[in-house]
Formats: sequence, structure tokens, C-alpha cells
Amino acid sequence: MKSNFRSGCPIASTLDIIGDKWSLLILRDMLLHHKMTFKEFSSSDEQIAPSILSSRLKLLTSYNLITKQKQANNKKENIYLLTEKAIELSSILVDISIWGDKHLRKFNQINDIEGLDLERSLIISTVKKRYNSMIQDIKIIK
Amino acid sequence: MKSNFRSGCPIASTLDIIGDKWSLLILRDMLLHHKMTFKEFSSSDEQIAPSILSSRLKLLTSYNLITKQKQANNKKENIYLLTEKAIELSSILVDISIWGDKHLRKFNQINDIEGLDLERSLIISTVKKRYNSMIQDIKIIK
DNA sequence: TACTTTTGCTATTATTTTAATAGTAAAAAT
DNA sequence: ATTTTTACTATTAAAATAATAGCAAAAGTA
Repeated sequence: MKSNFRSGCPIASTLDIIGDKWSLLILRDMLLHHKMTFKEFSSSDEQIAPSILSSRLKLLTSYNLITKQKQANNKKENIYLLTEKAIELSSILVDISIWGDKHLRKFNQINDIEGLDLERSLIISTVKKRYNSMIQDIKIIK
Repeated sequence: MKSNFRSGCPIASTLDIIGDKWSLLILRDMLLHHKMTFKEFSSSDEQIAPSILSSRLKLLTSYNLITKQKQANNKKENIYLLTEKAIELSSILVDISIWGDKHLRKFNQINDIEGLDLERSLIISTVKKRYNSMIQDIKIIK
């Protein structure tokens, strides 16, 4: 499990946590697709291996970007949720999405994302609002 | 050299180009510290190995994020410059910097960055303006 | 109640990527 | 003419990731 930082640079330090090949895709699945369980993360197009998924979830948990809990009516499934700190990464994920959509079509076939043509700040606030309201629903079940 | 994309997701595709351990730090050095040469990139705090630096510069060049050229009065040094496409990543780098500055102080000693307390959009436009004006100066020498 | 399936992992080995370091050729400086 | 600098490449070691199998507990089904 990674734990050391390369330098005191805030950019380098952030990348030491979420700058690997998978972390931001897990956060994408949580924030944009409202995925919550190990199985759901495993089912993404990019095919993350279970051992890597497991170690990444642990790392993100250790930096308080996600929480792990069970619901009262289900002792099997673990529910992973984003903390406020991670929800604040929304703008970065949205900007990455906009940039890729705009610049990578000549190198790869890029999926069209609904609503990505709207204004940036509106996209971000909508994403956050939806995620937070989803969390509320979850907590009611609990 | 990496060349395949994991999926059609614009986020995953962007990360397939700049989502490794080093690319964004090279872009940081170029955009924020106005570094231009192999030697300057090698001298950063994070100590990138020359073989990795070399392969990353090639990859970024292949996706037209940077250009490589020599100046008329110096046949030895290669000058690497960001393209407009890469300059558009400024907002992402600034957001990463703001996020790290705000959230990682409890895990690592984070350097204070001058001006990071200013308004986000102002920081971004200033960063871009400074880089573009630096490029102008370079071209005059050429 | 017994059997099957699902979920959330861990373990293992292979493959790929990264790290560390030495070395080299051409240009520039002395 | 010799030394130093720059921009790398080459090599080997170490670490991370990929691929796959397997397993225990919970849940669903007969």
C-alpha cells in the first residue's frame, strides 16, 4: 500500500494518492454512475482486477476519500460512499471529461456523454447535487 | 510506448495519456515553472529517471501535447513547449493544486504556493497568460 | 434443511512498468 | 585539445499491475 509522498508539491502529493491508473476511474464510477459495491466497480468497461480494486479501495479509505459500511438489511454487501473531500474532486473529473471529449476524438472513439455540452459550472453543481441526494436515499434505508 | 485506450470513456482515455505517475508533473514544470529542457525536467524535486522522462516526452509529443525544437543559436539543447491543447489542461492542474493544498496537509507537509489563495479563474488565466508570453519571447530568439 | 449462487474479497503467478544507475555521442565551453 | 554539458540510451533491479483461481460468509432457492 502506497504511503509516501515524493515531495511537498500539492500537485505531486495529490497525484501520489489519486494519480495512478485506477483511482480516478473508481471515483468516476462512484460520483457519476453512483456505483457503491465491489461488484459494481468490477463490472466497468475498463476491467479492473479484483486485487487492484481491493488495494485501491483500502488506500482511498485510508485517506478519507471514501467510507465503507454495510446496510442494516444486508450483511453481505459493503457500501462504499464518497466523502465530502472526494466530492470536491468533481470539478477535476468534469474538466478531464470535457478535455478528453474535445481533444481525443482523433486518437480514440470517444463515447458521447449526455449533458457534457452544458456549462461547466452547471455540470459540476448538478453532479454534486445528484450524488448528495443519492446518499440521502441510502441513509434512509439504513 | 503506450498507445491503446481502455475504453471509450473520455475520462479513461484522458488518463490513458496523462494519468500516469509523471506526465502531469512534467506539464506542471512546463506550465508553472516554465521549464523547457531535458535537464530542467530532470532537476525537479521528484527525481524522475531519465529513461522515463525520455519515454514520457515522446508520448506527450505523439499526442501533440508538446513540441520539440531547437533554437538557432544552440544545436545541443532541445526546447520542449506546450501546445494550446496542453495549455488547456491548466484548469485541471490548478484545481489539483488547490485540492491538495486544502486537503493533504494532515498527511504531508505541503509547500505554500504563492497566489494560490486568489480566485480560481484568475489563477488560471494568469498562468495561461504568463506561459503564452514566455513562448513569445522564446520565438523571438529563434 | 440442503444446495446453489452471489458477493467480496485474498492468493498466486505472469507480465508490464518504473526505478536506479551507468554509459555514450555530439555540442559547447575552456 | 581537453573538459564539461546536454540529451539521451542501455541495462538490470524492483515494484506495480494483470490475469486467474479460489474461498468463506451471506443470501437465495428447492
